[in-house]
Amino acid sequence: MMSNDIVTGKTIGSLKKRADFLRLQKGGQKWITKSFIIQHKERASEVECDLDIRFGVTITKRIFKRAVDRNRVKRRLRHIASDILCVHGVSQMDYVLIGRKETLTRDFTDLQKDLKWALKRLSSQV
RNA sequence: CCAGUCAGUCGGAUAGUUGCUUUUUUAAAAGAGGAAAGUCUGGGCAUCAUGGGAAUAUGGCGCUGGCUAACGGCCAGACAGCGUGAGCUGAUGGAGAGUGCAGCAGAGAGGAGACCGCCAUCUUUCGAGAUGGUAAGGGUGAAAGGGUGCGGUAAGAGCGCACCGCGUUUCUAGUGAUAGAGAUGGCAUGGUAAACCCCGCCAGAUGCAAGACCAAAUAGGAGAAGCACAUAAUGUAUUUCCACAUUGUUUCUCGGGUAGGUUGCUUGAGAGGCUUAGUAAUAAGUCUCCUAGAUGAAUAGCUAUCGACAACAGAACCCAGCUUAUAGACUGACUGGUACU
Repeated sequence: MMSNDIVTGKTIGSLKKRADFLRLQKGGQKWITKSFIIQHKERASEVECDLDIRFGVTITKRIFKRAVDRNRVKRRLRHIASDILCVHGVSQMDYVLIGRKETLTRDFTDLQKDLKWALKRLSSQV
């Protein structure tokens, strides 16, 4: 269980169930950047969870054929998510990041910028 | 110095900082590979099936000896082929059990055959023809029923002899594959088994999403207790009444096993050093060490220096191998060539 309450006080954790991912895929709002695709939705009220924010990472085998690439993309997305979501994320929200081809090659600072911008656009939509 | 062969090692390093997983002493320690890959073999482990044995079918393996838990693996050797050489390559049992296959060419393709030839006799229009013998030479073909030489003959021929090859057999060396030597036969026995097949050996099926445990929910089930005011049915031999049981309903318990959770899950045919045995693979003894265990899934981001554009590539139950991918760096032994001493 990941935690980073030194910086913000918000707790952050990962999505565990396949059902959660499907729920976001169906009803969640989506924003596409060059680096990745982000989906978010408010958590269902009946779910009992201590965490403020939850997120997951999806990497398809179709885009990244080799296991080395898949792992690398997963790590990069997970890293920026834990850095930025706990500052800029909204409480009681679930997020899903989906990897694209550019995620592997793009600069790390650009990835961070993209995520911040995407979060801003999503919150303005709500 | 150049070219090459074999064996082995490594697979970016150091420091800082932010963060992740596991363990426990809550602060430390440990944290992807030589192939983690392909899932191709052999095992462990688990469940299911199975009285024991043999045969058949199907599939696999196939020179000899050794090693190993086992193998289709490894080591050593034999034989054959390739290379100037160090060395490399080889599914390498059986074609005297049987069946099959071989286009075209060619006279003839497996107990064969005579197109051009060669020789003898006869005929002759002197061009040649007929009959017979023969297989040295030519021609065809991937392959022509042993090879070379001498004798022999009308011409020839294993027809005879010598050497080589082949078959049979004896002796010697070796655990053996096999090798060497002698005797003898006198050419008969061509290729293909990665064609069917024969012989010998091996194999029950499914894979950790195996399996085990805890356990909301739901379907159907078992037991106990309560309720039955009223109504109906069946049973307790028969009729009436009463009572009881079942069918009803409620609650609880058992059982069940879904979602979910825990476990299997990493101390093992383990790694390293030394000694002994062995050419070696390996074995025995002894000392030291504990070295990922996640489960939407941990190894990353940034900075600096060196290096350099640095490959192939990411554990998912575990071992022993095989196969495939791999930039580059290094070590040792050896071979061939060139130059110098």
